[in-house]
Amino acid sequence: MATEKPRRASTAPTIYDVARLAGVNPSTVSRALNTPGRINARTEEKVHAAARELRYRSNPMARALPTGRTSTIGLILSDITNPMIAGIVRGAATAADALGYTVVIAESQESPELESRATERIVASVDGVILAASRLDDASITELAGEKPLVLINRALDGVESVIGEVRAGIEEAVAHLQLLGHTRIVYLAGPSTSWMSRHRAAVIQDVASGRGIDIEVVGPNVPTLEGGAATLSRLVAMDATAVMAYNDVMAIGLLRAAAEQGFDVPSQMSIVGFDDVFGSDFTHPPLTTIRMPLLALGELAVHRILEAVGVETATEPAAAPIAQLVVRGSTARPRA
Amino acid sequence: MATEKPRRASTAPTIYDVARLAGVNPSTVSRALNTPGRINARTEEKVHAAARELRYRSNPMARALPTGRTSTIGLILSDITNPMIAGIVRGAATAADALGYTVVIAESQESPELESRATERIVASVDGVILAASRLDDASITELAGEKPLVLINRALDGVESVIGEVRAGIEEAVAHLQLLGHTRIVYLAGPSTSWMSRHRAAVIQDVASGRGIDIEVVGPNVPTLEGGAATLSRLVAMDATAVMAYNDVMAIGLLRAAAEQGFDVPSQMSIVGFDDVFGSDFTHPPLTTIRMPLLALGELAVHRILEAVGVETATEPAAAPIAQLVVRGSTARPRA
DNA sequence: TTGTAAGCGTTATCAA
DNA sequence: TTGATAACGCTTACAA
Repeated sequence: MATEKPRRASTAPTIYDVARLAGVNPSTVSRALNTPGRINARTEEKVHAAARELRYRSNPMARALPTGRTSTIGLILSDITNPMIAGIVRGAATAADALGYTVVIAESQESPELESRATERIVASVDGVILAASRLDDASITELAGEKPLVLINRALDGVESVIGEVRAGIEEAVAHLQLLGHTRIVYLAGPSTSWMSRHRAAVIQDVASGRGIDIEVVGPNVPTLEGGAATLSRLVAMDATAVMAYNDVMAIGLLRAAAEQGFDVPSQMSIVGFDDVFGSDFTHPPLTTIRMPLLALGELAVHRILEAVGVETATEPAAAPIAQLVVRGSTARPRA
Repeated sequence: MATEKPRRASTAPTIYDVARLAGVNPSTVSRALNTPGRINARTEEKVHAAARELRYRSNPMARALPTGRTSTIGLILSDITNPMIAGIVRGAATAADALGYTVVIAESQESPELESRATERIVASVDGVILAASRLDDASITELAGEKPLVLINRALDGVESVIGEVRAGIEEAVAHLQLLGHTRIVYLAGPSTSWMSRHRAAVIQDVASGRGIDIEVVGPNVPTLEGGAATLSRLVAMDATAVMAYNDVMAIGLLRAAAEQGFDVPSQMSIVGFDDVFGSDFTHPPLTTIRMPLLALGELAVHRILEAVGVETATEPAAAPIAQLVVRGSTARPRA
């Protein structure tokens, strides 16, 4: 009686075990499990019974090898600390889950090098990649897009699929709101120079404002954090800014708090508008007026795009382009006469 | 000349391509790439050159098959919307990245069923699982821990590895602080009944308080969200509560804001203490006094524990148990006479 | 409808 | 030190 030396890595049951128990060939097990209905009903039931009994679960790695599919999507984030990212992650994770997919994440902490390294490592083991607020340069992204289905969130790039929150409507509302209050010039607080979305918002604000005879000045680039926002205060005061639109809520909140600390009153001395409507933007003092972005929808849409590219039936296609919307709260008011 | 029909899923180069170019056997390529130094220096260089030229990258799925290792860790979260989770995710992702590992996430949105499903799907394709603030029952967790290395964050369970923020010191500071201000009773606002950490905090608060002759009353369980916190206000007012410690910052902030809306003054009419020191807890009005938890360290520690179990050299072991600390801000004051 | 067998890209064992 | 070759667990032509 020769003692088998099992080389099995783990002890988990395989289709061979199921096949033996069900009295069929392993390939039949595979078929029964993957193409239900296209097989004799009785054998199919036998196989399922055996699988249940052994608590069989297929090995995703082994399956990925012949199929070339991992049922996994990579999500690369620049800063997980930014609450706006939570919406995107939840949207993506939920949509992926509903379609039998799993989300792999990596964070670049705003560093292009880290982002490049993380993406490089992840790309080989996923069916597609979502870059949220990527800080990578265009060339790297284009190259990456050649290897795997790739979707950009909040960034446009020729020849690369992208999902972008439609900001124009929100910006129009915001500029109109500010103008109605009596402001005649607006300062845009830019984000990082590597942020496409920051430049995009600047451009749209510029465009909308010039159509209304309002002056736009830009301050930046800035680090898109509380500190980055706070650091601009002195500059803004020197410019005698009466209304500020910040690249995102986090910066806007940073500025708001710096102002309060310096005894500078918001909104009477300076109106502030943010972007995103993140967790926390409504409990600053005063609460922040902001342009709400439909973050969840962005995440969902991105995974749907990936799966379309992969050829997975996504059934319920989410609605059209998520559209921004102004949320007026307490940080905007008429300028001091 | 027979035309090959390549069944190759993708077009990526394999060790066969590298081997051919370098003029060696595929197994030599594998060795050159994985056990550097334990091979002839010249062949090693030849192989590396060929690999570089072809831009070869190993296929993680193929590698996982014989080794049984995926270089991947699963991180299951209950609610990604809670900013406290950002710290854990960043800590975990960073530590994993530094050790050549990748983090796979899934969110349960506070639902035990969803959590169970997500974990089930993920467990087969990772080397270990981290459950952050798990809402699973003990039995399920114990069973899971039998299959794969598993680490619990902020939850203790016999026979299962866990990483827990040491709250006692922080709670002692908080209770002392409240007592010093003149409070003689404290209401604890419990989290969900499925939250081990909520029960743990209740027990420690109870213990610390009784040692100091302070009365503790518990209100809950509650949903650990802004709404959940806000919903407790009327009850607290009815109880004539002067000092409240909430299960977490999110609930504390919800309560704080509800109080403000009802014209109820914090801290003069009611002192509030939170837990976690999340993003946003310092810009409420008044800013929240809270017990800060070292979230980043928790995430790091958890992945280190997993990797130890897997047998990976983690080199720099992170410091000992992360310890909580009171951060006094504006939401606590002496009770009204 | 089911069985047979080849192949996915690695690693690991055994010789050479 | 290197080359052959058999796994790893699964899918998928091709035959039966």
